[in-house]
Amino acid sequence: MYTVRYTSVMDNRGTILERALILFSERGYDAVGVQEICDAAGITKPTLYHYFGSKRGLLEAILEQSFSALRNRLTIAADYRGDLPLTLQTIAETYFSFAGEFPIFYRLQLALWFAPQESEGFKAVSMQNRFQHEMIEKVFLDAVLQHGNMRGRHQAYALTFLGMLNTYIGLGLNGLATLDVELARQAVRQFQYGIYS
Amino acid sequence: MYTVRYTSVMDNRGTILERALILFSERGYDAVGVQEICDAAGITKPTLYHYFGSKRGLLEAILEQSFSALRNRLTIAADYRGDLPLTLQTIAETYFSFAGEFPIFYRLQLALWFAPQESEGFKAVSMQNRFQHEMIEKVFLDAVLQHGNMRGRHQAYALTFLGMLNTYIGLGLNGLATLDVELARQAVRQFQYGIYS
DNA sequence: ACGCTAGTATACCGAACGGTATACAAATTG
DNA sequence: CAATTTGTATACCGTTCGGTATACTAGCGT
Repeated sequence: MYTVRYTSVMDNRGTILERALILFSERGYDAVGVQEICDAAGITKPTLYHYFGSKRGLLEAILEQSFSALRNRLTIAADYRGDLPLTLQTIAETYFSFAGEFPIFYRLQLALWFAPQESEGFKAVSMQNRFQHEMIEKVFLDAVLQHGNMRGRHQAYALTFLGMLNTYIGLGLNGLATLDVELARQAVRQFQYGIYS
Repeated sequence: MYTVRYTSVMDNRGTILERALILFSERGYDAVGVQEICDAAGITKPTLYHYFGSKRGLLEAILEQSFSALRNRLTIAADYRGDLPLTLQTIAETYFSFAGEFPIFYRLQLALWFAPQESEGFKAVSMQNRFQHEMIEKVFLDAVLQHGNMRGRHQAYALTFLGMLNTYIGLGLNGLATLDVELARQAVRQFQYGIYS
């Protein structure tokens, strides 16, 4: 016998994470105060500081929670098995479906991605982004065997590919495109055309 | 005989604009306080409020100053004369050279472009961006005569094209690409391939 | 010389900022 | 049951926030 803890499905810690994500995504990390987050979560400041230590710690916890889910999916998707176009297609579909499932988080991560380099938000997210970069770079490095020397451009390729995906995701989040398999195919074709030509 | 006013080439108003642009670009609009801007410009708060009325007014003055220069160049570049690829090429080159000339400003405008939709910065920049969108949309609308019906996708095309340019500009601002005519050609080819296929 | 306007500084406002010392209550553990 | 740990609230810290009332000064036209 064990006690079912109903509070565990949405305890104070989870509520704080949830509400802070929404507020940060809507108005930005710097523009949202700690007190406002506490009011939205129905708790007081010492509770927030008990769980996260600082405002920055709260942001990092939010990012870690969502990025770990993205990492798990990408690790599977980016496993290069000798077919670069297919691998890119899988990666693109993974990003699209993830952004579609968690639009609020993806909006926040897009804003932080382009945030000023000395801002708190950029520093917090850049650690998480490094994993994505390296994983996609690795795909291009592995593909060298098939596609010949990339003249050390794998870093630029990875960023261009991600930039293109994010462009389409931005379109999708604003209702101007549907983030489906077909759009992923288009993005991959478009990217490859720019690279190989 | 007239008095040479050395201060007129960099009076207090200009100094404030210059320093605030740098600070906003480095750390973000919300993270920089008015007092910090005043210290950096060597003036006091009433002086800043004399010229700009509010922090938001200062941001809008910064944006207006730089965007008006971009508008002037784009108005010439986006004058559609029956050749869509050539027009897109000219627009791309215009953006690339502008971003290369004013990297600090372009970093700020990129950050604001992707900022949360309810943030002060996004609202301030979206008014300026509307002009760019409409101008590029107009290019695609004019091109319907040559390229057939675009099924009402001109808005998505404009945003995709701009997104692609911004992806490459981001690469260039981080030293991973050279924003030259050849890269502009590549961006245009890449964009067109995604569209017409 | 005079009054007017533009520009600037001193000193200050109430509110909100991020963060914390202390106390207490509830649950867990010996 | 007693002791300890975990979670939470009241009340407060010093600092900074965006913004301003007031006064002084320099340059100007008349």
